[in-house]
Amino acid sequence: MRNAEIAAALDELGDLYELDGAVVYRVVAYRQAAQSVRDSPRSVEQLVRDGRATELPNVGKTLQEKLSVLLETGEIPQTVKLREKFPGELVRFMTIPGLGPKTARKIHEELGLTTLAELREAAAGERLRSISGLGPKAEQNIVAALDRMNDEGPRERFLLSAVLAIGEQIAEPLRAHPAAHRVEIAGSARRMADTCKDLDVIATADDATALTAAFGELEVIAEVRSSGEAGARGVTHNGLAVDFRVVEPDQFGNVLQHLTGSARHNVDLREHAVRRGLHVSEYGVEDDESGATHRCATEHEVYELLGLDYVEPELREGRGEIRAAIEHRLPELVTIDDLRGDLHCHTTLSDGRSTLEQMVEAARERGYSYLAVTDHSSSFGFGEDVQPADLERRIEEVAALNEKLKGFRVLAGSEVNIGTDGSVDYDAGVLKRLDWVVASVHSSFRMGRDRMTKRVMTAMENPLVDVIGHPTGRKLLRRAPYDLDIEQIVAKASDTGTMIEIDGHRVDHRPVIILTGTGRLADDLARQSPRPAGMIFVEVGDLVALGAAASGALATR
DNA sequence: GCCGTTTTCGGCCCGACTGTTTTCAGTCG
Repeated sequence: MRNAEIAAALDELGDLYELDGAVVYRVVAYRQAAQSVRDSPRSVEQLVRDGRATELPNVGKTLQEKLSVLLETGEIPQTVKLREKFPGELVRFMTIPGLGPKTARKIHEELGLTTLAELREAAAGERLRSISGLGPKAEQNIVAALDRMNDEGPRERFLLSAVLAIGEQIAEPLRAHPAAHRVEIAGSARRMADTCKDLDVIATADDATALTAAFGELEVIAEVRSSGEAGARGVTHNGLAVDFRVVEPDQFGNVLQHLTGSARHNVDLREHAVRRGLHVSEYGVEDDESGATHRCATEHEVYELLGLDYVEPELREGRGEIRAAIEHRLPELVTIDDLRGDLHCHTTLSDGRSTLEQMVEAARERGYSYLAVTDHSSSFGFGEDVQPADLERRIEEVAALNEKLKGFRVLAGSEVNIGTDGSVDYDAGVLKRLDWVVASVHSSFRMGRDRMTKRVMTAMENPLVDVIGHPTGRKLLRRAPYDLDIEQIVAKASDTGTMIEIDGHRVDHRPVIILTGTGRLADDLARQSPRPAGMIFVEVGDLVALGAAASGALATR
């Protein structure tokens, strides 16, 4: 069973327990355990079989046993039992905004409803108001929510790149406004989450009303849905909801911390605070002993008051970063300034939009010291294939260009296709003449986990392949990753010295993920042989993997 | 159901909003 399936089983049982009226802490425990499983870079099935699932955060003896039964029999007995008690779509009642477990259960017990269609009918027929606590308004909301769910499907999310671009179109003009002091993006966009459902912007100002009005008049804001003295909620032309708030300067740090989240991070942070006799809210940090509330102008003050190292927003996902902050072992994030070059780009030779010279010029402008040009190969298709003779010419162009360039190196490369049998689509003779070979899967995505894993591993065994391109094939919001065993791929990478690409364009992995200790890009890839030890790029979207990588566990595997 | 520089048992964030109530339970972020 894949981690995602095990996590789904835990989530389902958590939902059922919630309906059954279990104490919320038990329900929360199941959700946290599900998240831990989902986040784990290791095979949870294997951990369970080894009796070591308790090594995962929020998984204890009870869940180790339940998961063990799940793997043996395909079911958790409690789940089967509760499904009978709460049949049909009862669990889905709780997905309707405003409907929680208590109300859903009451509706089931008093009216015997089990499907969403029955629920809608009862609400439209004004039969829900017979239940105490429900009235006309609730009936209206339920009908509206169900109709919306039918029309629109699940809530739309937006790519981080789109949200950040919109964020700048909001923050920049507001920063220039005479009434503004600080304007910052908060929320999931500030955490660099790969997709966001809305955007939070907070500000300090001399005149909150004036700045709020200016927000409503921005070109990107299509409509203001609600507005007050110190903030407004608007929607952009492409449907992104934007919350804008103006706050007091001496609370800016508290509010920025609160709104940046994540929810899980804030819960962990506040639990840590309570253990120290402190209470954290968006308004300040209250001290039990003195009764005083400390207001913080900066986030650094918030974390310092709690005895924590400053946690970068990218790490605030509730994956163990509070503990790491206590123990002074938070990772150091790589920044744009750390990047020395780019090892995957396309030009007009295949499907790129710029010429070789333009790409090199752009790379130099960014302060890079190298660039590998890796156009598609001979079987790419779409009329953009690069036949061996074309590639030969490209190699000569690159050599000529390098003659002229000082302090910069262009690497002649290619992005070759990995065939279903793991072979690549240029002869060894051609590949040998290249400085840099990226091998990627571009076809037959649905061949299944075992065959796909074998296919990619076969390509990794090819000594002429330097790196596997976009190893999961995922396109955020557009295409699910193809099924392959990333753990085996990473282990293979260690054996063969093949690198694994971190693709910030299609985003196989979170873009902000590496830390010191895993080895950075070498200063000069021209001196790439022998490759520096530890220069393995691993899929690390979470602190568990980061921690392991920092201690060398992954780098030496 | 998890977990421990207060605890192996008894805790487990914080505040706002909504709709239904006559003072608050349930839900949400």
